[in-house]
Amino acid sequence: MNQPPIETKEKKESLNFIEQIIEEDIRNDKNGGKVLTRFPPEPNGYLHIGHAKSICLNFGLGINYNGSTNLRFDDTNPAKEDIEYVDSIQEDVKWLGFKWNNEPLYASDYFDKLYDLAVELIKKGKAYICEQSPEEMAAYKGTPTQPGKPSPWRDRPVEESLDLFARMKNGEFEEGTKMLRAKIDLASPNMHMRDPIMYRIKKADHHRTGKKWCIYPMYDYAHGQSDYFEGITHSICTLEFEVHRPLYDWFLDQMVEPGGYRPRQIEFARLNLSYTIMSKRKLLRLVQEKHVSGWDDPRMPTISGYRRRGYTPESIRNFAERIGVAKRDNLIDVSLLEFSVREDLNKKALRVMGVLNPLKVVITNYPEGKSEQLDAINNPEDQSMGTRKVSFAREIFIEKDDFLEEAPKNFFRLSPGNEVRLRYAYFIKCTDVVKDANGQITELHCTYDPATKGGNAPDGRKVKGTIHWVDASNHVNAEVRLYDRLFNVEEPDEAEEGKDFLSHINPDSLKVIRAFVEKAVETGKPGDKYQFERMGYFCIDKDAAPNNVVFNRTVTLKDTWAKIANK
RNA sequence: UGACCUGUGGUGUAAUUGGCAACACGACAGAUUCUGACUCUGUUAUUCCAGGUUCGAGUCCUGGCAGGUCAACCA
Repeated sequence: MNQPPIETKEKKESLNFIEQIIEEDIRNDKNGGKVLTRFPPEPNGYLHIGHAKSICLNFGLGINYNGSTNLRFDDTNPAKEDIEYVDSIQEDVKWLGFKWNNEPLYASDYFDKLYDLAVELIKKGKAYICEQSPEEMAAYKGTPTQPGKPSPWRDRPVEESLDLFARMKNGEFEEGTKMLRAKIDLASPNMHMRDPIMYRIKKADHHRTGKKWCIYPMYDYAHGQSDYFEGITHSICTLEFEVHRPLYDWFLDQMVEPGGYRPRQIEFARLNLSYTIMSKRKLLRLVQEKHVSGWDDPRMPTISGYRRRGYTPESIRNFAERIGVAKRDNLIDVSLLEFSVREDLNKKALRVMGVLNPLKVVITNYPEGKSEQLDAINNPEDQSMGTRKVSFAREIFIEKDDFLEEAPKNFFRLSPGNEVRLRYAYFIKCTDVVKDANGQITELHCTYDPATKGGNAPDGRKVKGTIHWVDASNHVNAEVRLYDRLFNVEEPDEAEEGKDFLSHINPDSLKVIRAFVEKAVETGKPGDKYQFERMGYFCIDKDAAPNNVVFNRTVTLKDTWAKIANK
């Protein structure tokens, strides 16, 4: 319906299994050929990249099949849920570029309907009030290989259940003393069919309904019926709900008329990303135990974390498109995500020069006191982004790694006697290496060729290397936060006996440095994205202050030299 | 030892539904380059196993094997 235009890759020729199902449903005119999906987060944490996959899937289907998508908060457990999460989830979905139908919906909007429906089920003898303790119930439920036994309350009179259910609602009983159970099949090989709980007593304030309720519906009951109330056609969830599907269908069977409208649950494999964790519970621990600065710490796999890190919505959408959708367990290499950001930022980010690890260079034959404004291209991938001026003078800084006193033959950068180009400036040659008492290089003396202004030699001679630099007395001194992966193993969840995922935290995942960046960034605002040429993509963090620019490194550039040097 | 699901290059996803196993990422080699980036070219490597049906099987059948999920008053 009111979907915004989405930039994605060209229409692909092959369909994933969900699209195949949907196209077949449309061909069969199921549900009138309509497509209505939903994204149903529980507001008990921030959304992560795994949710992004689901969001792109659900909203993408809505868009591609001329349908639409509801945002529905699955808020049936007031003990864990919070308004902070409701807000962050909406912000994240919007940021990704998707628009849901009308206002956000809430399972709690249906509490009355759900209650009435439960009463009907009791009247039909399909549900009963059970008074077993959690331990008793577990014991009676059996195991996957052994059938369960009926609860002593299973065949209590309908009137009694009705009365008890009403009194539960009125708050007459304590938590854990009574529950409403569906009467299905204690012998089912599927544990979820062994008289699952529909309602439990919970005397907690709900973020929307306040103190109105002290009984709350369970997921299996609330979710499918909410789908039904909303007219959802395809209810897409992750694989672990596959065994819940018979129950989803059972509840539906109690209310739909044969041949009429009916939603359908389809399961796909959740995203697993190498070197990261995706469990909300564990992410919450990282936040609570302060291993990270918050849900939006740029090292977090949360959508807000990636946003702060400098990822773009397009890059995440393209990533979601690339990883595809299927039913087998997967472990996606983070390098694919990184490829997706680089690809997008390459087209969009303003180029700028920034020196992260400075080494002073004095150009001895350049006039003292002189300075020039040289032309630099803002983005070679997009000429429309124009040019800017960069300040040049006798003293500059270059990257420490760009000089080697004893250089191997395949080292194209600065070394004694080897001429290199200062990007957009001049060719220089190193004449002297100045060292301190410890033998550490403190500065370089170079000469420049005035004829090579702008970066080209009139005599046509070539240099192999081009390095970046900044004017020593005319630059921005910025804080730069260098991020690395949060965990140092591919699957942090796979911890050995007695340890947990925290034992795999990378102690060097954040390094804060001061760097010298050309003046052009001075006017940047939080969220602005740059490529520090030859170094990586950086964006201005929200912590930036007028006199203190703060950058987050989004991702490094691909570094072929580092690979060669390591050999 | 139950039920359900899943097995295709290093990773992920395809294969016109029984007809030459392809695309992306990675890796490797080269070209290009005022970013050792980007771009371009090339190379590498794949149908879990064993039978069967068929002119022909990744696809169908049988039997194995491997992995995942399920026994919260969580979602």
